[in-house]
This record gives sequence, structure tokens and C-alpha cells, in this order.
Amino acid sequence: MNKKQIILDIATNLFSQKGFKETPISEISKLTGAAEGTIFYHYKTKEGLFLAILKDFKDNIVEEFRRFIEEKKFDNGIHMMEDIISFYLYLSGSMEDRFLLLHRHDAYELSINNPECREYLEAIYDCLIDIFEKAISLGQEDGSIDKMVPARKTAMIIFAMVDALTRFNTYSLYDAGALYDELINSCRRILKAETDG
Amino acid sequence: MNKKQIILDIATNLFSQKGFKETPISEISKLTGAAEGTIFYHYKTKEGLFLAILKDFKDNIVEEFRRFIEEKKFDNGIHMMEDIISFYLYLSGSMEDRFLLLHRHDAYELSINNPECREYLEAIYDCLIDIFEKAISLGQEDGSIDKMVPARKTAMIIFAMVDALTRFNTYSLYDAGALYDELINSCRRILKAETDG
DNA sequence: ACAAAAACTGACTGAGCGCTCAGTATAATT
DNA sequence: AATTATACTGAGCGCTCAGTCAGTTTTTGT
Repeated sequence: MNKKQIILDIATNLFSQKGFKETPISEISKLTGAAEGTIFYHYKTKEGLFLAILKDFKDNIVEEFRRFIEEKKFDNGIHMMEDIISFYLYLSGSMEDRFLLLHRHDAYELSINNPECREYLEAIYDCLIDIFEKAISLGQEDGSIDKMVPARKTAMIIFAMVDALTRFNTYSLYDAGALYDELINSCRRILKAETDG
Repeated sequence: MNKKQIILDIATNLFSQKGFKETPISEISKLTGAAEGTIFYHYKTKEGLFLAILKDFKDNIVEEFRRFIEEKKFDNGIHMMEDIISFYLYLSGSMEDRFLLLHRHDAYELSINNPECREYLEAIYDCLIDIFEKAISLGQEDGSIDKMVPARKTAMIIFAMVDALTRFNTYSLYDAGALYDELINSCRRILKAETDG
């Protein structure tokens, strides 16, 4: 594994756990074993390193969901929705660092003046909300989800709900796991077709 | 208005908009007209200033909700819930700064090592979730809300939903106002009593 | 074996920051 | 008017940090 990749990995971890401003290059240097100069050799500036991390995250998350949709088969829309929520919670665990990064302000602040950053952020959110919307649309076709709910808006609301719970978890304010069943229940209630029991 | 209060107000605005670490004391000094020494005279450290802001926010928000409950009369639980959501969105507008502060990591990071900070944070969240829970409990008594939903957990989920939407708004990712109707609808669906249409 | 390119190094620079402190100005008390 | 207490000031200290650069090591191509 080359040093460039090691720097990216360690920096991802540090920026996520401590924040961009709060992580000095010297610490990345210490933990990677690379000299400070090396870091600036590979990534011109600290901001450039941050952008590389965000782009990497975007690429990974898009790929993960592409594979998930491709490989899994769903019997109907409501089950697909439940599977997606499970997968989302699983991902937020296995890519804990980067989800933490998403929940920080660093990227949002940078995106105000940096179009590249904004592009990555929007790509990530679009990808996440799209997949929720797909499940709703599918469910509305197969009759497992109420045809009256607007797919996109409801997708955003359910995504917001799920994301907020992972946030509770990272902040250790409440145990999101303990809320999982109730989350799925709430979701079913929002979506359930009129004909359902 | 004395300088101590002016410093608190300006610092609230700056810490919220730019973040704790990203706001130098020199800028607070410039905007308030107070010398840097004056800031440290009133608040021993920068962290002390931050804590004073958080305590002030906690006191205000607790008072706001106390008044809201006291003054308003609610015909039933489901209407109370809708009124609370409206009030919450109104508050997040009128106290925009401080809600932004809540959505930053600064307070959560400090709370790890600072019990005083943790105390304020928990008081704020407890206050917010309590009021949602109250509405659900009331609704379960008067029959406007399904008796089967667990009051506390559902309160947390609805709070998470509402809070996440205000976050969308502050990040200018999506317009939360455009989602308001759908938010209320989703909420009704989660809570609606079996006997309801 | 040699040269050229790429990767890597760490001492150094200059700017910025939190906080101190010795001193000054203002208000309150006697 | 004199004394004390409170509010305020800003130059300066010690430290941290992003970024530079002249030089060294390693890799690649011939």
C-alpha cells in the first residue's frame, strides 16, 4: 500500500473524529509515518486532502448502493424500503468514519465557496435519497405502498428520519439500536397502503 | 446594555455561524468594540464563554416551551402535536443562531470531557423530546392518537424527523418549508388512531 | 550502469491564536 | 475628597500550525 493511500485513510479517520480544523498536519504525519512534506507533495493543500477524502467517499457510497440494488432482489416496495433502511444502518456502521464526516459542518462550510465540494455533497445526498424514492415508486406500482404519498418528498422525510437516528447514535445521546423496531414501524405507517390491515 | 451581554450576543452569532475553533477572540473583540482583555475579564476562558452561551440557550428554550404549554390550550393530542411542530419550526427560525449551534459538533465534543456542558445539552434535548411525548400521551388519553405506539420512542422519532428537516434548511440542501405539509402528513400517519378515517 | 523522474524528508518561516498582566478609567462607598 | 472595588485596555508572550524548499532517496526507463 503506497503512502498516498495511507495518508488518505488516516486523514479520513482524523478529520471525521476530530474535525478538519482540529486536526493538524503534524498529527497525520505522526500516525502515517510520512513526513509533513510528503503530505503536501501528494495533496497540494490541507483543503485538497479534504476534497480527495470527500470524493473517495462519494465514489464508494455510489458504488455500494449500485451493487446493493443490482445484487439484491426485492419482492415488493415496502420490503425494499425496509432492506434499504437496514443496509443504510449497516453502512453507517461499517463506514462510520465517513458518515461522521457527513454529519460535521466542515464539508458544508467548504461547499459554500468551493463548487467541487458542493458537487460531491450533492452527489452523496442525491444518491441516498434516490434509493429511498425508488423503493417508494416500486411499492406504489406493486400496491404495497399508498399511491397518494408523493414519492420524492416522502423519500426525503424518511431519509431525514433514518439519518437523524444514526446521528443520535454517534453523539451517544440515545441508543439508535433500541429505536430500530419503532423506526421500521413508523416507516410502515407512513407508507402503508389503504387496503392494508 | 452592558458589554458582558454584548460579548455574549456577538459570540453566540459568531460561534454559530463559523464554529467555536474558527472564531478568534480578536474577531469578537472587533465586532463588540471591547478589548480582548475585557472578554477574558468577563469569561475566564474561551471555553467559559461557550458554556455561558449554551447555558443561556438552555434557559431560554426551557422558558419558551414552558410559556407555550402554559398559554396555549389544545383541543386534543394530535392537534397539540401539530402545534408543537409549528412552534418548533418557528423557534428554529427566531433562534436561528442557537439552533445552528446545536447542529454543530462543538458542544458534543466539549460534552465528552465537560460535565457542565453535557448537563446543558441533555437538558435541551430532554426539554424538546418531553414536549413531543406529552402531546402523544395526551392524544392517547383523548383517543386522537393510537394507544399502541410507545410514547417516548415515537416522540424521539418524530423529533428526529422535525429536527433533520430544519437541518436540511440551514444547510440549504433542500427547502424545509416545501416539505412542511408532507411532514405533518407523515406525522399524522405515524400517530393516527385505528378508529380514524 | 547511468540518467532522469518521481517520491520523500524535516528544518524552517511567518502568520495567527489564547491568554496574561501591569496599568488606566470609571463607579460605588465612606 | 479620598478610598476601594469594579470594569476595561492592549501590548506582548509562548505556542501551534499550514505551507515551503533545498536536498536526499528510491524507482523507472534505457
